[in-house]
Amino acid sequence: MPLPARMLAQHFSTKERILGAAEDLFARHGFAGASLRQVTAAANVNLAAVNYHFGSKENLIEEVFRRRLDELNARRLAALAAANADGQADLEQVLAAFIRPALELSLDKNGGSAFVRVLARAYAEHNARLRRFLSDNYGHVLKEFANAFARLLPHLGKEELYWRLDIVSGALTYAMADFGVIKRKSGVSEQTHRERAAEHLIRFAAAGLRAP
Amino acid sequence: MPLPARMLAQHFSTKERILGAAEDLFARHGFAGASLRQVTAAANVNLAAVNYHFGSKENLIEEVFRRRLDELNARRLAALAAANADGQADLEQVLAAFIRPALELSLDKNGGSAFVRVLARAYAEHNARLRRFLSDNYGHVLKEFANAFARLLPHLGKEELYWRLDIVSGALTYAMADFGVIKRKSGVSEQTHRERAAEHLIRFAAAGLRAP
DNA sequence: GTCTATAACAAGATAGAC
DNA sequence: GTCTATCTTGTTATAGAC
Repeated sequence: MPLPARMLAQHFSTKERILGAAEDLFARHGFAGASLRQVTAAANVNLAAVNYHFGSKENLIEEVFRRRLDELNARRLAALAAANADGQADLEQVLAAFIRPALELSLDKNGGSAFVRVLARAYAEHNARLRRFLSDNYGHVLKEFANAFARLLPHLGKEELYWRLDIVSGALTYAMADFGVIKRKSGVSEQTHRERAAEHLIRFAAAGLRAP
Repeated sequence: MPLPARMLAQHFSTKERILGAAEDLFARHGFAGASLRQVTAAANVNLAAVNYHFGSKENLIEEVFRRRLDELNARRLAALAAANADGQADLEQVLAAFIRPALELSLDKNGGSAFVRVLARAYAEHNARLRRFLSDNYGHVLKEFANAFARLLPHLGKEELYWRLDIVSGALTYAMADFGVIKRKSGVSEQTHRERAAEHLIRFAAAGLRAP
Protein backbone atom coordinates (compact mmCIF):
# COMPACT_ATOMS: atom_id res chain seq x y z
CA MET A 1 0.00 0.00 0.00
CA PRO A 2 1.34 3.45 -0.86
CA LEU A 3 1.65 5.81 2.03
CA PRO A 4 -0.60 8.85 2.24
CA ALA A 5 0.80 11.47 -0.14
CA ARG A 6 0.76 14.08 2.65
CA MET A 7 3.48 12.13 4.47
CA LEU A 8 5.88 11.91 1.57
CA ALA A 9 7.09 15.48 1.90
CA GLN A 10 10.59 15.62 3.19
CA HIS A 11 9.85 18.33 5.74
CA PHE A 12 8.36 15.67 8.00
CA SER A 13 10.94 14.13 10.29
CA THR A 14 11.63 10.42 10.25
CA LYS A 15 9.88 10.07 13.59
CA GLU A 16 6.75 11.87 12.38
CA ARG A 17 6.62 9.85 9.18
CA ILE A 18 6.86 6.64 11.15
CA LEU A 19 4.05 7.73 13.49
CA GLY A 20 1.82 8.67 10.57
CA ALA A 21 2.40 5.45 8.70
CA ALA A 22 1.98 3.36 11.87
CA GLU A 23 -1.34 5.04 12.65
CA ASP A 24 -2.62 4.34 9.16
CA LEU A 25 -1.51 0.72 9.11
CA PHE A 26 -2.63 -0.06 12.67
CA ALA A 27 -6.07 1.28 11.73
CA ARG A 28 -6.27 -0.99 8.72
CA HIS A 29 -4.60 -4.18 9.93
CA GLY A 30 -4.42 -3.98 13.70
CA PHE A 31 -1.40 -3.92 15.97
CA ALA A 32 -0.40 -7.52 15.38
CA GLY A 33 -1.46 -7.43 11.75
CA ALA A 34 0.72 -4.48 10.71
CA SER A 35 4.42 -5.31 10.66
CA LEU A 36 7.30 -2.92 11.18
CA ARG A 37 8.38 -3.77 7.67
CA GLN A 38 5.10 -2.45 6.30
CA VAL A 39 5.31 0.61 8.52
CA THR A 40 8.85 1.56 7.58
CA ALA A 41 8.20 0.88 3.90
CA ALA A 42 5.12 3.13 3.96
CA ALA A 43 7.01 5.84 5.85
CA ASN A 44 9.85 5.60 3.38
CA VAL A 45 12.40 5.07 6.12
CA ASN A 46 14.75 2.25 6.93
CA LEU A 47 13.55 -0.79 8.86
CA ALA A 48 16.03 -0.12 11.66
CA ALA A 49 14.67 3.38 12.23
CA VAL A 50 11.77 2.19 14.39
CA ASN A 51 14.02 0.58 16.92
CA TYR A 52 16.37 3.54 16.86
CA HIS A 53 13.63 6.11 17.51
CA PHE A 54 11.16 4.15 19.63
CA GLY A 55 13.03 1.17 21.02
CA SER A 56 10.31 -1.38 20.25
CA LYS A 57 6.99 -1.91 18.51
CA GLU A 58 5.12 -1.62 21.83
CA ASN A 59 6.61 1.79 22.52
CA LEU A 60 5.72 2.89 19.02
CA ILE A 61 2.09 1.90 19.67
CA GLU A 62 1.97 3.98 22.84
CA GLU A 63 3.42 7.01 21.07
CA VAL A 64 0.71 6.73 18.41
CA PHE A 65 -1.84 7.13 21.20
CA ARG A 66 -0.11 9.81 23.22
CA ARG A 67 0.27 12.09 20.22
CA ARG A 68 -3.53 12.36 19.84
CA LEU A 69 -5.01 11.70 23.26
CA ASP A 70 -3.35 14.57 25.07
CA GLU A 71 -4.92 17.03 22.69
CA LEU A 72 -8.30 15.29 22.57
CA ASN A 73 -8.62 15.33 26.35
CA ALA A 74 -7.51 18.93 26.60
CA ARG A 75 -10.08 19.99 24.01
CA ARG A 76 -12.87 18.13 25.75
CA LEU A 77 -12.11 19.74 29.08
CA ALA A 78 -11.81 23.18 27.47
CA ALA A 79 -15.17 22.72 25.74
CA LEU A 80 -16.73 21.63 29.03
CA ALA A 81 -15.29 24.64 30.85
CA ALA A 82 -16.58 26.96 28.12
CA ALA A 83 -20.06 25.45 28.34
CA ASN A 84 -20.10 25.86 32.11
CA ALA A 85 -18.75 29.41 31.91
CA ASP A 86 -21.71 31.07 30.23
CA GLY A 87 -24.37 30.45 32.82
CA GLN A 88 -25.94 27.00 33.11
CA ALA A 89 -24.96 24.53 30.42
CA ASP A 90 -27.73 22.25 29.19
CA LEU A 91 -27.44 18.54 28.53
CA GLU A 92 -26.90 18.90 24.80
CA GLN A 93 -24.04 21.34 25.40
CA VAL A 94 -22.23 19.00 27.77
CA LEU A 95 -22.76 16.10 25.38
CA ALA A 96 -21.40 18.23 22.57
CA ALA A 97 -18.32 19.07 24.67
CA PHE A 98 -17.66 15.35 24.94
CA ILE A 99 -18.57 14.30 21.41
CA ARG A 100 -17.53 17.22 19.19
CA PRO A 101 -13.78 17.11 19.94
CA ALA A 102 -13.80 13.42 19.02
CA LEU A 103 -15.65 14.28 15.83
CA GLU A 104 -13.16 17.03 15.01
CA LEU A 105 -10.29 14.66 15.60
CA SER A 106 -11.89 12.15 13.27
CA LEU A 107 -12.11 14.89 10.63
CA ASP A 108 -8.47 15.97 10.99
CA LYS A 109 -6.96 15.70 7.54
CA ASN A 110 -3.67 14.40 8.92
CA GLY A 111 -4.69 10.92 9.96
CA GLY A 112 -7.50 11.69 12.38
CA SER A 113 -9.92 9.25 10.84
CA ALA A 114 -7.28 6.54 11.03
CA PHE A 115 -6.68 7.32 14.66
CA VAL A 116 -10.28 6.92 15.79
CA ARG A 117 -10.22 3.47 14.24
CA VAL A 118 -7.00 2.70 16.09
CA LEU A 119 -8.74 3.81 19.27
CA ALA A 120 -11.64 1.47 18.60
CA ARG A 121 -9.18 -1.36 18.09
CA ALA A 122 -7.56 -0.55 21.39
CA TYR A 123 -10.88 -1.12 23.14
CA ALA A 124 -11.27 -4.44 21.37
CA GLU A 125 -7.77 -5.48 22.35
CA HIS A 126 -8.63 -5.75 26.06
CA ASN A 127 -4.87 -5.53 26.52
CA ALA A 128 -3.99 -4.79 30.14
CA ARG A 129 -1.14 -2.42 29.32
CA LEU A 130 -3.17 -0.50 26.76
CA ARG A 131 -6.21 -0.29 29.02
CA ARG A 132 -4.14 1.12 31.84
CA PHE A 133 -2.63 3.63 29.49
CA LEU A 134 -6.07 4.69 28.23
CA SER A 135 -7.65 4.87 31.66
CA ASP A 136 -4.73 7.07 32.78
CA ASN A 137 -5.56 9.38 29.90
CA TYR A 138 -9.34 9.14 29.88
CA GLY A 139 -10.04 8.49 33.53
CA HIS A 140 -10.06 11.99 34.95
CA VAL A 141 -11.80 13.41 31.90
CA LEU A 142 -14.62 10.92 32.28
CA LYS A 143 -14.90 11.91 35.93
CA GLU A 144 -15.20 15.62 35.12
CA PHE A 145 -17.95 14.86 32.65
CA ALA A 146 -19.68 12.54 35.08
CA ASN A 147 -19.82 15.43 37.56
CA ALA A 148 -21.29 17.75 34.96
CA PHE A 149 -23.89 15.17 33.94
CA ALA A 150 -24.72 14.43 37.57
CA ARG A 151 -25.64 18.10 38.13
CA LEU A 152 -27.89 18.08 35.07
CA LEU A 153 -29.51 14.74 35.80
CA PRO A 154 -30.12 14.71 39.56
CA HIS A 155 -32.79 12.01 39.23
CA LEU A 156 -30.14 9.42 38.30
CA GLY A 157 -28.16 7.51 40.90
CA LYS A 158 -24.39 7.35 40.54
CA GLU A 159 -24.48 3.73 39.40
CA GLU A 160 -27.19 4.40 36.83
CA LEU A 161 -25.33 7.47 35.53
CA TYR A 162 -22.10 5.56 34.99
CA TRP A 163 -23.90 2.86 33.08
CA ARG A 164 -25.41 5.39 30.74
CA LEU A 165 -22.17 7.28 30.17
CA ASP A 166 -20.53 3.98 29.36
CA ILE A 167 -23.19 3.36 26.74
CA VAL A 168 -22.60 6.82 25.29
CA SER A 169 -18.83 6.30 24.96
CA GLY A 170 -19.48 2.95 23.37
CA ALA A 171 -21.84 4.38 20.80
CA LEU A 172 -19.43 7.26 20.16
CA THR A 173 -16.43 5.01 19.63
CA TYR A 174 -18.45 2.81 17.35
CA ALA A 175 -19.90 5.70 15.36
CA MET A 176 -16.61 7.56 14.90
CA ALA A 177 -14.79 4.43 13.82
CA ASP A 178 -17.43 3.95 11.17
CA PHE A 179 -18.22 0.36 12.12
CA GLY A 180 -21.85 0.68 11.22
CA VAL A 181 -23.69 -0.80 8.31
CA ILE A 182 -24.83 2.61 7.08
CA LYS A 183 -23.06 3.20 3.82
CA ARG A 184 -22.07 6.75 3.10
CA LYS A 185 -24.07 7.93 0.09
CA SER A 186 -21.95 8.79 -2.90
CA GLY A 187 -23.14 12.41 -2.88
CA VAL A 188 -22.16 12.93 0.76
CA SER A 189 -18.62 13.86 1.77
CA GLU A 190 -16.78 12.05 4.52
CA GLN A 191 -16.96 15.26 6.55
CA THR A 192 -20.73 15.66 6.18
CA HIS A 193 -21.26 11.98 6.94
CA ARG A 194 -19.41 12.24 10.24
CA GLU A 195 -21.08 15.50 11.18
CA ARG A 196 -24.46 13.88 10.71
CA ALA A 197 -23.35 10.93 12.81
CA ALA A 198 -22.42 13.34 15.63
CA GLU A 199 -25.76 15.16 15.41
CA HIS A 200 -27.72 11.92 15.53
CA LEU A 201 -25.60 10.69 18.36
CA ILE A 202 -26.10 13.83 20.47
CA ARG A 203 -29.87 13.71 20.00
CA PHE A 204 -30.05 10.01 20.74
CA ALA A 205 -27.77 10.21 23.76
CA ALA A 206 -29.62 13.21 25.24
CA ALA A 207 -32.90 11.31 25.12
CA GLY A 208 -31.28 8.17 26.51
CA LEU A 209 -29.70 10.05 29.39
CA ARG A 210 -32.99 11.82 30.23
CA ALA A 211 -34.92 8.53 30.41
CA PRO A 212 -36.43 7.95 33.86
CA MET B 1 -2.36 -20.51 28.44
CA PRO B 2 -4.28 -23.66 29.42
CA LEU B 3 -7.36 -24.36 27.39
CA PRO B 4 -10.79 -24.17 29.05
CA ALA B 5 -11.29 -27.33 31.08
CA ARG B 6 -14.64 -27.93 29.40
CA MET B 7 -12.88 -28.56 26.10
CA LEU B 8 -10.44 -31.17 27.36
CA ALA B 9 -13.01 -33.95 27.47
CA GLN B 10 -12.41 -36.48 24.77
CA HIS B 11 -16.04 -36.63 23.68
CA PHE B 12 -15.50 -33.36 21.82
CA SER B 13 -14.34 -33.98 18.29
CA THR B 14 -11.06 -32.56 17.03
CA LYS B 15 -12.98 -30.09 14.92
CA GLU B 16 -15.05 -28.87 17.85
CA ARG B 17 -12.00 -28.55 20.10
CA ILE B 18 -10.23 -26.46 17.47
CA LEU B 19 -13.25 -24.18 17.08
CA GLY B 20 -13.52 -23.70 20.84
CA ALA B 21 -9.85 -22.94 21.29
CA ALA B 22 -9.79 -20.63 18.27
CA GLU B 23 -12.77 -18.67 19.58
CA ASP B 24 -11.08 -18.21 22.93
CA LEU B 25 -7.73 -17.16 21.49
CA PHE B 26 -9.18 -14.90 18.79
CA ALA B 27 -11.13 -13.11 21.53
CA ARG B 28 -8.00 -12.54 23.56
CA HIS B 29 -5.38 -11.84 20.90
CA GLY B 30 -7.20 -11.09 17.69
CA PHE B 31 -7.16 -12.94 14.39
CA ALA B 32 -3.63 -11.96 13.46
CA GLY B 33 -2.43 -12.14 17.06
CA ALA B 34 -3.47 -15.74 17.71
CA SER B 35 -1.37 -18.26 15.82
CA LEU B 36 -2.44 -21.69 14.65
CA ARG B 37 0.29 -23.07 16.85
CA GLN B 38 -1.36 -21.52 19.91
CA VAL B 39 -4.77 -22.71 18.79
CA THR B 40 -3.75 -26.31 18.19
CA ALA B 41 -1.74 -26.44 21.41
CA ALA B 42 -4.74 -25.15 23.40
CA ALA B 43 -7.07 -27.60 21.65
CA ASN B 44 -4.66 -30.43 22.35
CA VAL B 45 -4.53 -31.43 18.71
CA ASN B 46 -1.78 -31.60 16.18
CA LEU B 47 -0.70 -28.51 14.27
CA ALA B 48 -1.57 -30.07 10.95
CA ALA B 49 -5.16 -30.71 12.05
CA VAL B 50 -6.30 -27.16 11.26
CA ASN B 51 -5.32 -27.40 7.63
CA TYR B 52 -6.76 -30.89 7.38
CA HIS B 53 -10.17 -29.92 8.80
CA PHE B 54 -10.52 -26.32 7.64
CA GLY B 55 -8.07 -25.83 4.81
CA SER B 56 -6.71 -22.51 6.04
CA LYS B 57 -6.74 -20.04 8.90
CA GLU B 58 -9.22 -17.81 7.05
CA ASN B 59 -11.69 -20.65 6.68
CA LEU B 60 -11.30 -21.46 10.35
CA ILE B 61 -12.19 -17.86 11.21
CA GLU B 62 -15.37 -18.03 9.13
CA GLU B 63 -16.42 -21.29 10.77
CA VAL B 64 -16.00 -19.70 14.19
CA PHE B 65 -18.58 -17.12 13.13
CA ARG B 66 -20.99 -19.41 11.35
CA ARG B 67 -21.29 -21.73 14.33
CA ARG B 68 -22.79 -18.95 16.47
CA LEU B 69 -24.39 -16.50 14.06
CA ASP B 70 -26.88 -18.92 12.54
CA GLU B 71 -28.36 -19.59 15.94
CA LEU B 72 -28.21 -15.97 17.11
CA ASN B 73 -30.09 -14.77 14.05
CA ALA B 74 -32.67 -17.52 14.31
CA ARG B 75 -33.33 -16.69 17.96
CA ARG B 76 -33.70 -13.01 17.26
CA LEU B 77 -36.23 -13.61 14.50
CA ALA B 78 -38.11 -16.11 16.65
CA ALA B 79 -38.27 -13.62 19.53
CA LEU B 80 -39.50 -10.94 17.16
CA ALA B 81 -42.18 -13.23 15.76
CA ALA B 82 -43.29 -14.15 19.29
CA ALA B 83 -43.52 -10.49 20.27
CA ASN B 84 -45.61 -9.70 17.20
CA ALA B 85 -47.82 -12.75 17.70
CA ASP B 86 -49.53 -11.71 20.93
CA GLY B 87 -51.23 -8.52 19.80
CA GLN B 88 -49.25 -5.36 19.29
CA ALA B 89 -45.61 -5.51 20.45
CA ASP B 90 -44.31 -2.38 22.15
CA LEU B 91 -40.91 -0.78 21.59
CA GLU B 92 -39.29 -2.41 24.60
CA GLN B 93 -40.42 -5.85 23.45
CA VAL B 94 -38.92 -5.42 20.00
CA LEU B 95 -35.70 -4.09 21.49
CA ALA B 96 -35.59 -7.05 23.84
CA ALA B 97 -36.05 -9.42 20.89
CA PHE B 98 -32.94 -7.88 19.38
CA ILE B 99 -30.83 -7.52 22.50
CA ARG B 100 -31.75 -10.49 24.72
CA PRO B 101 -30.57 -13.25 22.33
CA ALA B 102 -27.20 -11.49 22.14
CA LEU B 103 -27.14 -11.32 25.91
CA GLU B 104 -28.01 -15.00 26.22
CA LEU B 105 -25.26 -15.87 23.78
CA SER B 106 -22.79 -13.87 25.81
CA LEU B 107 -23.85 -15.86 28.89
CA ASP B 108 -23.48 -19.25 27.19
CA LYS B 109 -21.11 -21.24 29.36
CA ASN B 110 -19.45 -22.80 26.32
CA GLY B 111 -17.52 -19.83 24.99
CA GLY B 112 -20.35 -17.35 24.44
CA SER B 113 -18.58 -14.51 26.20
CA ALA B 114 -15.49 -15.14 24.10
CA PHE B 115 -17.57 -15.09 20.95
CA VAL B 116 -19.14 -11.68 21.55
CA ARG B 117 -15.64 -10.28 21.89
CA VAL B 118 -14.65 -11.97 18.64
CA LEU B 119 -17.66 -10.34 17.06
CA ALA B 120 -16.59 -6.93 18.32
CA ARG B 121 -13.14 -7.52 16.86
CA ALA B 122 -14.69 -8.38 13.54
CA TYR B 123 -16.31 -4.95 13.43
CA ALA B 124 -12.98 -3.33 14.23
CA GLU B 125 -11.27 -5.31 11.49
CA HIS B 126 -13.08 -3.51 8.68
CA ASN B 127 -12.01 -6.48 6.62
CA ALA B 128 -13.92 -6.63 3.35
CA ARG B 129 -14.32 -10.40 3.37
CA LEU B 130 -15.48 -10.49 6.98
CA ARG B 131 -17.87 -7.57 6.50
CA ARG B 132 -19.46 -9.27 3.55
CA PHE B 133 -19.82 -12.45 5.53
CA LEU B 134 -21.42 -10.60 8.45
CA SER B 135 -23.75 -8.53 6.30
CA ASP B 136 -24.88 -11.75 4.61
CA ASN B 137 -25.74 -13.10 8.05
CA TYR B 138 -27.01 -9.94 9.73
CA GLY B 139 -28.43 -8.09 6.77
CA HIS B 140 -31.89 -9.58 6.50
CA VAL B 141 -32.30 -9.75 10.27
CA LEU B 142 -31.56 -6.04 10.55
CA LYS B 143 -34.13 -5.40 7.83
CA GLU B 144 -36.84 -7.35 9.66
CA PHE B 145 -36.17 -5.38 12.81
CA ALA B 146 -36.08 -2.12 10.92
CA ASN B 147 -39.57 -2.90 9.62
CA ALA B 148 -40.83 -3.65 13.13
CA PHE B 149 -39.30 -0.45 14.48
CA ALA B 150 -40.67 1.57 11.57
CA ARG B 151 -44.23 0.50 12.48
CA LEU B 152 -43.69 1.50 16.11
CA LEU B 153 -41.97 4.80 15.32
CA PRO B 154 -43.91 6.26 12.41
CA HIS B 155 -42.61 9.78 13.17
CA LEU B 156 -39.08 8.78 12.08
CA GLY B 157 -37.97 8.91 8.48
CA LYS B 158 -36.24 5.89 7.02
CA GLU B 159 -32.84 7.60 7.10
CA GLU B 160 -33.27 8.73 10.69
CA LEU B 161 -34.41 5.27 11.75
CA TYR B 162 -31.39 3.56 10.23
CA TRP B 163 -29.04 5.96 11.97
CA ARG B 164 -30.59 5.18 15.31
CA LEU B 165 -30.59 1.44 14.81
CA ASP B 166 -26.95 1.66 13.89
CA ILE B 167 -26.27 3.45 17.15
CA VAL B 168 -28.17 0.75 19.04
CA SER B 169 -26.15 -2.08 17.47
CA GLY B 170 -22.97 -0.20 18.23
CA ALA B 171 -23.86 0.25 21.87
CA LEU B 172 -24.96 -3.40 22.08
CA THR B 173 -21.75 -4.73 20.58
CA TYR B 174 -19.72 -2.52 22.86
CA ALA B 175 -21.68 -3.43 25.96
CA MET B 176 -21.69 -7.19 25.35
CA ALA B 177 -17.97 -7.26 24.62
CA ASP B 178 -17.41 -5.58 27.96
CA PHE B 179 -15.31 -2.74 26.58
CA GLY B 180 -16.57 -0.23 29.09
CA VAL B 181 -14.77 1.26 32.01
CA ILE B 182 -17.40 0.03 34.47
CA LYS B 183 -15.69 -2.54 36.61
CA ARG B 184 -17.82 -5.43 37.69
CA LYS B 185 -18.16 -5.28 41.48
CA SER B 186 -16.68 -8.24 43.30
CA GLY B 187 -20.05 -9.21 44.75
CA VAL B 188 -21.73 -9.30 41.33
CA SER B 189 -21.55 -12.38 39.12
CA GLU B 190 -20.64 -12.17 35.46
CA GLN B 191 -24.19 -13.22 34.65
CA THR B 192 -25.82 -10.52 36.79
CA HIS B 193 -23.44 -7.92 35.40
CA ARG B 194 -24.42 -8.66 31.83
CA GLU B 195 -28.12 -8.85 32.64
CA ARG B 196 -27.91 -5.38 34.15
CA ALA B 197 -26.08 -4.15 31.08
CA ALA B 198 -28.93 -5.43 28.90
CA GLU B 199 -31.59 -3.79 31.08
CA HIS B 200 -29.82 -0.45 31.03
CA LEU B 201 -29.28 -0.75 27.32
CA ILE B 202 -32.95 -1.48 26.58
CA ARG B 203 -34.12 1.47 28.66
CA PHE B 204 -31.55 3.81 27.14
CA ALA B 205 -32.19 2.68 23.59
CA ALA B 206 -35.97 2.94 23.97
CA ALA B 207 -35.67 6.56 25.06
CA GLY B 208 -33.15 7.31 22.32
CA LEU B 209 -35.36 5.79 19.64
CA ARG B 210 -38.42 7.68 20.88
CA ALA B 211 -36.63 11.05 20.73
CA PRO B 212 -38.32 13.48 18.31
C1' DG C 1 21.11 9.44 12.26
C1' DT C 2 20.83 6.30 8.74
C1' DC C 3 22.16 2.37 6.28
C1' DT C 4 23.14 -2.99 5.13
C1' DA C 5 23.29 -7.35 6.68
C1' DT C 6 22.02 -10.80 9.54
C1' DA C 7 20.79 -13.09 13.81
C1' DA C 8 17.22 -15.64 16.02
C1' DC C 9 12.92 -17.15 15.78
C1' DA C 10 7.80 -17.81 14.65
C1' DA C 11 4.46 -17.90 11.09
C1' DG C 12 1.19 -20.75 7.72
C1' DA C 13 1.16 -24.56 4.95
C1' DT C 14 2.18 -29.29 3.15
C1' DA C 15 4.34 -33.89 2.00
C1' DG C 16 4.33 -38.31 3.22
C1' DA C 17 4.65 -42.10 6.89
C1' DC C 18 1.50 -44.46 9.80
C1' DG D 1 -7.62 -38.96 10.67
C1' DT D 2 -3.51 -38.05 12.83
C1' DC D 3 1.34 -37.70 13.20
C1' DT D 4 6.45 -35.82 12.38
C1' DA D 5 9.36 -33.27 9.79
C1' DT D 6 10.26 -29.66 6.92
C1' DC D 7 9.72 -25.83 3.37
C1' DT D 8 9.20 -21.08 2.64
C1' DT D 9 8.40 -16.84 4.14
C1' DG D 10 8.03 -13.11 7.29
C1' DT D 11 8.77 -11.40 12.04
C1' DT D 12 11.31 -8.24 15.66
C1' DA D 13 15.53 -6.77 16.88
C1' DT D 14 20.51 -5.65 16.68
C1' DA D 15 25.53 -5.25 15.32
C1' DG D 16 28.52 -2.59 12.96
C1' DA D 17 29.91 0.23 8.65
C1' DC D 18 29.30 4.88 7.01
